[in-house]
Amino acid sequence: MNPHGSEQDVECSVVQHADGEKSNVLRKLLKRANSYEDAMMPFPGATIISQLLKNNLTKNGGSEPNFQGSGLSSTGSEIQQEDACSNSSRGSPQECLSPFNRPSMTQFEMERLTDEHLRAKRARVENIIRGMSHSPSVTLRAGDNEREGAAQPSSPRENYRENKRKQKLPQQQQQSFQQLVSARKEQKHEERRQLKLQLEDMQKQLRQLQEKFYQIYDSTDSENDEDGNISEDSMRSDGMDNRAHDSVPDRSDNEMSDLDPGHFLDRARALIREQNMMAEGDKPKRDGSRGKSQGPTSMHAEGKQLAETLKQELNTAMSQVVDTVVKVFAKPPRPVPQVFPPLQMPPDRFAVNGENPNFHTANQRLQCFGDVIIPNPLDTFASMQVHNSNDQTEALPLVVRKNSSDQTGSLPTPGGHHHHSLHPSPLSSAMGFSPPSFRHPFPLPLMGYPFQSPLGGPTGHYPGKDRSSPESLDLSRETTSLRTKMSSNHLSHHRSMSPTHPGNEGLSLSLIKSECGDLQDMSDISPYSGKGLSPNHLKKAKLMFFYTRYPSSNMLKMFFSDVKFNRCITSQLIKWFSNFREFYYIQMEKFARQSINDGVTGVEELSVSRDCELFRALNMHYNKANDFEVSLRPFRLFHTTKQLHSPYQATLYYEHSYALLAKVAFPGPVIVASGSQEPSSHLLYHITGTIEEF
DNA sequence: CGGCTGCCTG
DNA sequence: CAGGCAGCCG
Repeated sequence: MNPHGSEQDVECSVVQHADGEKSNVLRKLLKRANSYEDAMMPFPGATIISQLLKNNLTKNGGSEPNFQGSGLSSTGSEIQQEDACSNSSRGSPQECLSPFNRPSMTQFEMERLTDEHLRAKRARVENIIRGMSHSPSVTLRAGDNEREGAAQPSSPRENYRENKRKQKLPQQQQQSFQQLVSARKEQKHEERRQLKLQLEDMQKQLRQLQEKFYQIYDSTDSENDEDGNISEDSMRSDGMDNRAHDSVPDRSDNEMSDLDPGHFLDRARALIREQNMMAEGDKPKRDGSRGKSQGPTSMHAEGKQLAETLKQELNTAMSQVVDTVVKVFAKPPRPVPQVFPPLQMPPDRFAVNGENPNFHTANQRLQCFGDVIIPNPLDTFASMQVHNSNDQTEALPLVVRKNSSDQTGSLPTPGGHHHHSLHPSPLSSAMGFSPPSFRHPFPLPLMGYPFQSPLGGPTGHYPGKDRSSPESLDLSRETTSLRTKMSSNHLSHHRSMSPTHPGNEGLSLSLIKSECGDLQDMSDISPYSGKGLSPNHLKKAKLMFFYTRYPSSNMLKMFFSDVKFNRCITSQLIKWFSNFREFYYIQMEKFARQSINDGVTGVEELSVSRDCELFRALNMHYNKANDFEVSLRPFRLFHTTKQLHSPYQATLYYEHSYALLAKVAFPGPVIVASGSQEPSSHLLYHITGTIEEF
């Protein structure tokens, strides 16, 4: 097909001004996309809004036979593609193409065919949405009322369902969760404060070192730089450099470094060292150049010595600081792999391809996933994307293929390349964790992060990085990093957990607690091993959900290697994911609707914060016990200029980009719809943070 | 037919 | 979250 043609088409419909016009355009787009959906319908539940809008449109007599093959909104298709592909993760990739293969159907036909279905669906969601009444932003606009009316169920049965749904609307936990949230906020603040102190300490030390350095050189003019800022800035910029280097896939590095915690630590330290060295080294160099004329030779000798000393000092200092920070942050009994350099970077589409030292653990994990997810053939593609990343992306379920051979082949399981690795993996044993437990998670956005410059946040920080990205536009304003607390299993055990989870006791915490305990005690004899699925497995699954919405049974087997799979277990797991999806999509739907009601017209205006319903809901559902800390950072939605030329397009896009949004809310690899129809045009996006392991 | 999904319900 | 059901697909 001709993606370009469609793009243009979309672009044409794009207008950026008058509200009336705006809504019209939006409607058009929506409608078109809608028709599209009707045709593909791969993803039920993705259309409510469009449906409503369509109804509205019809009422206004603004019917528009806008549905022609070439006129297909690339946006819509892409979006759909995302879902289609996701849905077909286990199926044939061709499904992704389906939309383009069926422009022959008339809108009418399609409407007729799916009308009922859609209505039911709509009604359902309507109810759900209606239940959001507590949300201040739910105020429906004039048009909404109309839509509501139009959306009325047409059959008694639907009506019935609707009522049922209505009743079910959960609202209870809202409160307690808020408390939780605030509690956590405080906690977070505390952590940040401490971190900040640590950083300041560090900076002080650095400053001292610098001074020493300068003294030795008797430098007089080197103070021009605000030395105080080095630690942070240099680190950051260094991170960029690293990123840049890493944009080149580094396979060897991706091999997970064998998951040796010690290794991680060492590496992390080494990195920090490097960074600091660079930070310190930079300025001196400049001075050196000045002094060169005076005595280059001696300078070199001295310089080397100095460098050595400096290195050592920095090394120790940094190590200490890092350790301290880590302690403060993770408080795990074994702060092993927790040491990670600034992790604060905006989702880097290339992060996946290139191992980024800065991401370390997180990245390792991701990497892992990336490998798992990206189908072999795509591997190459992925790397290609790096250069050709203009087109993009598509939310791919990690499970691209069912092909077990494929998977096993491309599955560099955390433990290495051995299939059972997952659990018996070195790390796991090293950590003293038993299979079903979350492996200790990852990297903390340690320093750096909390201090992200307010200006522009991550976005503005990496001038260098974006160069690799054809369009730095695919951005996202908020990224999330997630840090798990599971790592503090032991600790929590010994200490009291309460401080960490105030007011959370009632929930699954107890479960987790016991589970953790069990797991700890019987590292090898998981209470559930062999038997059914444990609560931990559930958690694992939930977490996993953020990486793959449609795990294949093979994948499940791999990630739940401690479970003896049988039909029952398998279907149970699958059922879980099904349930997850349901919930998840509903949340996305809500969010989308709410945002639109709030007047959001484009992705730029979208944001997911802790206060936002979406976040709360998701966190509630998938991270009830706050095993993982989800830190929100400014996020950016992914898109490319090709896909989104306007706010409307963006809106449309976003309307369907459930996955996208969720991925934004929660860390994990994200893939966005691609402009091309190539089934292979998928690219993993990394949002930051990840779980150490499942 | 088996496997899986979505949808609805409890 | 699980059970049931229907529909789709290989």
